[in-house]
Amino acid sequence: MTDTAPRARRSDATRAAILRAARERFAADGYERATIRAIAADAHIDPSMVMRYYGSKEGLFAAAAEFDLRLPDLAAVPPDRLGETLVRHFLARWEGDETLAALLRAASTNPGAAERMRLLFADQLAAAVAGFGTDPATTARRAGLVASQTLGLAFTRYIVRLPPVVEMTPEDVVAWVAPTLQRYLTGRPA
Amino acid sequence: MTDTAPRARRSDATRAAILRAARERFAADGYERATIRAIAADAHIDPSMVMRYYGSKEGLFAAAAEFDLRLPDLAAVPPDRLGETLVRHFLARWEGDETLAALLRAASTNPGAAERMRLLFADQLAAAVAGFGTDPATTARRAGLVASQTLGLAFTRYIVRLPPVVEMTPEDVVAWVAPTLQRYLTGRPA
DNA sequence: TTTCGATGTCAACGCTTGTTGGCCTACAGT
DNA sequence: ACTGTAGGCCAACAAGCGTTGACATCGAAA
Repeated sequence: MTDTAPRARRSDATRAAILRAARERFAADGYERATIRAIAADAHIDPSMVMRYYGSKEGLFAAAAEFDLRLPDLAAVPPDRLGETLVRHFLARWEGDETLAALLRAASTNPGAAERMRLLFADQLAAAVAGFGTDPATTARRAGLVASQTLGLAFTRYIVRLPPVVEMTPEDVVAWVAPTLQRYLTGRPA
Repeated sequence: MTDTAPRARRSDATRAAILRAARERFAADGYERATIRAIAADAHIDPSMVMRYYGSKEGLFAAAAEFDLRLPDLAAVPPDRLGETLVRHFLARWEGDETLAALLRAASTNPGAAERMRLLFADQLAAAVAGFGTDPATTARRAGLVASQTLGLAFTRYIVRLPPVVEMTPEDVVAWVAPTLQRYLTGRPA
């Protein structure tokens, strides 16, 4: 067995604290307004430690924005429940982990974060969509449409916080948005 | 007649050049990365002129992000064409004027820009939705849902530039997204 | 107990930012 | 021709940024 990170280092707690603070700040302020100094203060350490462990601000963001959508296997979902399943999953994922919010905020202004977002949805979402056996020629487009509604929901609900979108309960969101995703996934190609 | 700005000043050309450059930079880079110096260089004037005419960076942004969605009167649109009409209008508006892109990018990180975005959609979009005579109790929510899909489309197509969304022709977009907006506008409340 | 790398602090660097005030210039009104 | 004012430029400021290297301290191996 090739141990890449064999035994626990004494600094693991610090590294984790930095990462947690970084995610919070990036999610709340975006890439440029989140300063290394503020993140270090939140983590109760010196700014230079951030540099030592993550090399640079870009490196820190790359580590903090590491994310797995953990999409379920759509082949195991009843075909007429695909939309509902996806909305519920996304809602839970957005609200349970601020990493996605950090990535979304940063993607607006930081080219690297935008690239990361592209990879996230191109790889993970498109792969999941391909998984339930749709026509390969339309898979990417269907995934893109799902991304447009999903990210738009996140943007209005968690970033801009449009009141009517914020006030919807999770069930409201599912009731309205699930049919949209369902059609994007299984509807006729345009 | 009360002339607020009676005769043309000699500096009007400069003011306009600054505003044009500001919109470009804000649209391309977002609020924090768009520097006054860069904007001034684009407009071929001194950074201090920006301050003289717009007071501060915030003031410049406020002036540059002034925007009218110019939504059509939805009461004059055939009820089953509401979705299509809106998608076409938004597509044209997004691609013909980079102000909206500037506002969208900035809204991710700048609280003032987010507030501006809220007002834009709360006032202009909700008013248009109310205009075709839906139940007042559901108007705000319907407008919010339309905003979620519309902004999501813009975000994926113009900001993050997800390839499958970018590659869609305007007609593709209309064919897929119009039914979504149509349901948000006229579908049963959830 | 000595040693040595890992962990952490401190002070400073070079740079960019928004912003300011002083100065020059050109033009319109007299 | 004279003058006042608006338009414009230049140089500089203070603040904040990411980043760096020198120095202290701890903890485990020898």
